[in-house]
Amino acid sequence: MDTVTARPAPAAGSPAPPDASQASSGASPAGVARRATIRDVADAATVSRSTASRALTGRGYVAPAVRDRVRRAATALGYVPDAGARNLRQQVSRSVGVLVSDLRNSFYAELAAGVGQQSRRRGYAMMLSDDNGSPERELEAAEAFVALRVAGVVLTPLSAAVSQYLARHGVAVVEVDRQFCPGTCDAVVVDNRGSAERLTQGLLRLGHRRLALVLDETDWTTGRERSAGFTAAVAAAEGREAAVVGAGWSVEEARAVARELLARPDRPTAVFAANNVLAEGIWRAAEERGLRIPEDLSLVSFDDAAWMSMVRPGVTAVAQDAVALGEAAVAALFDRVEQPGAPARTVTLSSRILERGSTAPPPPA
Amino acid sequence: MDTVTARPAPAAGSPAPPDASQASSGASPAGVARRATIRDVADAATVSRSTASRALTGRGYVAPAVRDRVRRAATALGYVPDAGARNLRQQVSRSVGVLVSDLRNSFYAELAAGVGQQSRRRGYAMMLSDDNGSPERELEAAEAFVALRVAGVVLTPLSAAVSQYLARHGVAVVEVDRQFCPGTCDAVVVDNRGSAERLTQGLLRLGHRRLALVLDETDWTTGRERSAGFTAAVAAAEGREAAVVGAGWSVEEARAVARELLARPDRPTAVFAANNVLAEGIWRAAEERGLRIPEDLSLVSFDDAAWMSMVRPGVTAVAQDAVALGEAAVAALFDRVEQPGAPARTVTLSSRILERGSTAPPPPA
DNA sequence: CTGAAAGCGCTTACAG
DNA sequence: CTGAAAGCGCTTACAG
Repeated sequence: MDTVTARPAPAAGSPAPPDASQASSGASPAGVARRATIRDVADAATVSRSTASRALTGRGYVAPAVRDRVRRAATALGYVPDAGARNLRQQVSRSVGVLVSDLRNSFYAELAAGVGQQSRRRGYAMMLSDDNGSPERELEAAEAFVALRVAGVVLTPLSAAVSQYLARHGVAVVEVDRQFCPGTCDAVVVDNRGSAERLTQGLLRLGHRRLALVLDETDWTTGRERSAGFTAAVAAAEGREAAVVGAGWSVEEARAVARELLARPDRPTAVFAANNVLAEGIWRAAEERGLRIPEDLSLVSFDDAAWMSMVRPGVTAVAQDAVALGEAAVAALFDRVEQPGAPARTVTLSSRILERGSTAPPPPA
Repeated sequence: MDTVTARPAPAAGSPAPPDASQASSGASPAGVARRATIRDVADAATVSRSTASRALTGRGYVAPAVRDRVRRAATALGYVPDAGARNLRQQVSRSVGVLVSDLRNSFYAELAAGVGQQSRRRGYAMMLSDDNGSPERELEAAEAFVALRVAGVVLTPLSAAVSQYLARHGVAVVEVDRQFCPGTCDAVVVDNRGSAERLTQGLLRLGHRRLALVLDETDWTTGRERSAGFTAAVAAAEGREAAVVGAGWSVEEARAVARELLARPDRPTAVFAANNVLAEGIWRAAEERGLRIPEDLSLVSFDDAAWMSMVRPGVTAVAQDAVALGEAAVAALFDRVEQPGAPARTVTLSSRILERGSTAPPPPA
């Protein structure tokens, strides 16, 4: 008689099997069928909840015949275990958090795609937020991740604050793209300095003497390293002038800055855009002024984008494999979860330079 | 004496405040500090867990002085309530699931960005998956959402199966972009038929007599409606020939199909690409063959992409506001959660045609 | 081989 | 005004 213990009866007497064919009438027929719990499964199979749990998870012994009976009952009821309840009991998590700057930027979207792919492969769900460059939103998202008890977080950080916050709360953290906590957090980055240096050397070899680097920030490792690579390459050559120009975060801001830069009498003959957004702004400004690429102006970009292979000539760029970056970040995250005490690691991915025709010797003076 | 009931002692005697300054030594110093629970907060404030809960949630009465004491204790301990435990108890969910086809496609990435933005505004976290067009992955993701007990799911469906599965499990569903369950599920779409018709009429007015529509599928409302709009416009004119050509899902497949189409002696003088991926393939094939746009070939696209405003001439396109689509889907989702019994609704968003110069009268025969 | 009991971290009527 | 108790849906030693 234990199986008929009193409990609130479902609206229609007994819970309707969710996959019964009459379910086609919409989201909620009169009364909203309660979701099946393990208790419903146990009752249907006339076993205890303990046995039902053992049968369904496969942990602990249960007689084969009983196991089959329980599984059939679960299927018939459309039973899906509550992940939250399971995690609460087991004190483990099966989800990872991802926090990027802007999902509308293809770089971040691809990064998220890579993280999602690898997470799913390992049986983890992905929680995703973007912060639009706002530190407040970034922290809010981090708090949400802590509340959700994610196993770990992959993020493109805006400062050291959020990584530290997460680490303090016992959440594994991997910084991607840029790095604020070297030595403390794991990170996955590309070879910013080396790639920027090689890209710049290409311009120098063509004979450019007035070069400009347009970038959006120098507080992050991305800006600093790309700038360092550019500067080092220029310094190694002789008699070259190099300007480093700060632009904003949007295409329009970059366009305005480039418009001014390209209007100078001693305008640079080669411009290095520190990312795809800046490259777009510069490209548009050049076109607006009627400057031909590459005859009047050489343009290169750190970070590739779809349009760079469609305009004529295409734009020579450092191609970062953002999907691979996301995948590597997940790998690092799980390594960290398995080895919480291991020293922090920085993984550097190589990147390729795609020569496309947007560079040429400088125009005659 | 009640507050000192025996319980497993944390590694270091008393739980270290997570925001103590010595926390800088990394993710896990010797012993891994246990995460603070409401019990820790209650003990620190020498009140019961009930009172601590009331003080922190703001539900139910608690003396002002006590409330402050509890809140200070929570802050000092870096307490973040376990969302899973809270949801389990309250039987509510504070997250929404999003399931799109391919995060690397800017349309879906922007859609997800819109969903994330609106969800966060309402205090909900976003769980995100992509299925890469695979029905198996789509179902797996849906199962994960059910297990996670999300409040609702926004998805770009591959068939009717997953929406029905979710609805059966009591999860609110909103279909976006295309619609498989009209009358049963809510949906947010654009005016595919009308926009396609207007876009086609533009081509007809220029005098084109041989037109082609290149599309990837006709099983979805997107393909069907765009095709219907195209066909209706052509039929309304007189003495026009229209081909409807099926291409694959990738740029390369579209390029191969377009290569063949444009090599025909009676090649179309105007091509309508049913989405941005197809448009890219056609554009590349045209360039490869040395066909000038718009002198030799007029090209229009349903669905805008960044490159379409950068190539010369730009590509005339129907601009869908993917972010707005995602935002509207979240609005519909919450309406559904609040009114489970309301009749299913389809929201149609208007879309604009951006004239950019890729169309002209057909070349002389 | 199986079931009763305890407990994960919360919230919420209810008693005092 | 506050605390003890019950319970959300699970899993897991442990007793039999």
